[in-house]
Amino acid sequence: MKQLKPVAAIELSPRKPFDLHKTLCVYSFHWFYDGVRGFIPLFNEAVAVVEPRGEKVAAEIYAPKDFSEEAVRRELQHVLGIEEDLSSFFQKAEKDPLLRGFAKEFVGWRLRAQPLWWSLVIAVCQQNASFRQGWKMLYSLIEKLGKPVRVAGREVVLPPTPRDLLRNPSALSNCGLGYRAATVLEVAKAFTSGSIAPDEVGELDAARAEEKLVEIRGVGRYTARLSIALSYRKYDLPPIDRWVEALASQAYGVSRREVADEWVRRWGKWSALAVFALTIALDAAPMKQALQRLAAGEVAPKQLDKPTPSNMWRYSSW
DNA sequence: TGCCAGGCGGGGT
DNA sequence: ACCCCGCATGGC
Repeated sequence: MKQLKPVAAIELSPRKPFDLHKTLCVYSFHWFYDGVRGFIPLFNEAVAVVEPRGEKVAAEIYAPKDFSEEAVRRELQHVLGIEEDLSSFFQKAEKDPLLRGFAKEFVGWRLRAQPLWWSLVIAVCQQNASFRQGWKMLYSLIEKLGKPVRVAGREVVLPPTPRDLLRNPSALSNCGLGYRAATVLEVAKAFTSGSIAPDEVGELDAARAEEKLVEIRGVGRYTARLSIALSYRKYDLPPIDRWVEALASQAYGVSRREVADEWVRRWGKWSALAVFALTIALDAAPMKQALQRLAAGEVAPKQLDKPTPSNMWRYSSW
């Protein structure tokens, strides 16, 4: 297993309030968070090991090759949303029937951003599948096709790249993706052929980025929008699926067809972030349970003895 | 055991 | 602009 060497130590000063634990624990596998330190894959097979240092975040950078401290700092700031100001989002959330529980418990949380390629894979794995099933696919993808490296005495797995998957498409079909495997390969091809360039997509506004991404066969509006939020921290366009549609319809008292408009009316530039937060608030429970919890007013994350968005980092098998 | 699940595309009307 | 269906896989 390749061992990465420490090449730099940097310190980040987040906009307050900031809670590194909450930021790292959400939707993390055990390879990437141990309860104290976060292990964050970065560009060019670098890894940042981050931990709290008072009000700041200390980061040790590990890298196998050429490396620019300034570029790594920028990337890490983006990944952790170090300068993002969520105060107006939380103000809205406090008064919202879906997110008031989240607002109370997740002060200081930021979404952890992902590279566009991996965001798309994540989103594709949520298509027409339960949370549990989708994340099992991803777990399997990383476990079987990721590249393990040794960082700070610990094994971290770098998620597979488009080339990794194209090199061995049959391995992909053993990861339980079903027909989604074909879409993942389409995405991989779009990246290796250059028809999707992450930096260029990042220059576009959310609507134009969506138009670009839905050119990929198997990528629709839900997948595109979720990816744009995860990769670029652009939250204008909500990835509304059947689950959100049902919950919002009940909570806001509008018909299902009106949900998308109503969601944007209420959440504005925070629309996608609110969708993401809702999955945390209701522990990504399957539709029927989620609706029951909403009806009972149980809209804060619970301690459950099965994987949820906020505790899945504790699980080393699925 | 069948169903069905945080979509999607392709076919209808 | 709608509506409806099939689709791989795994969980209940």
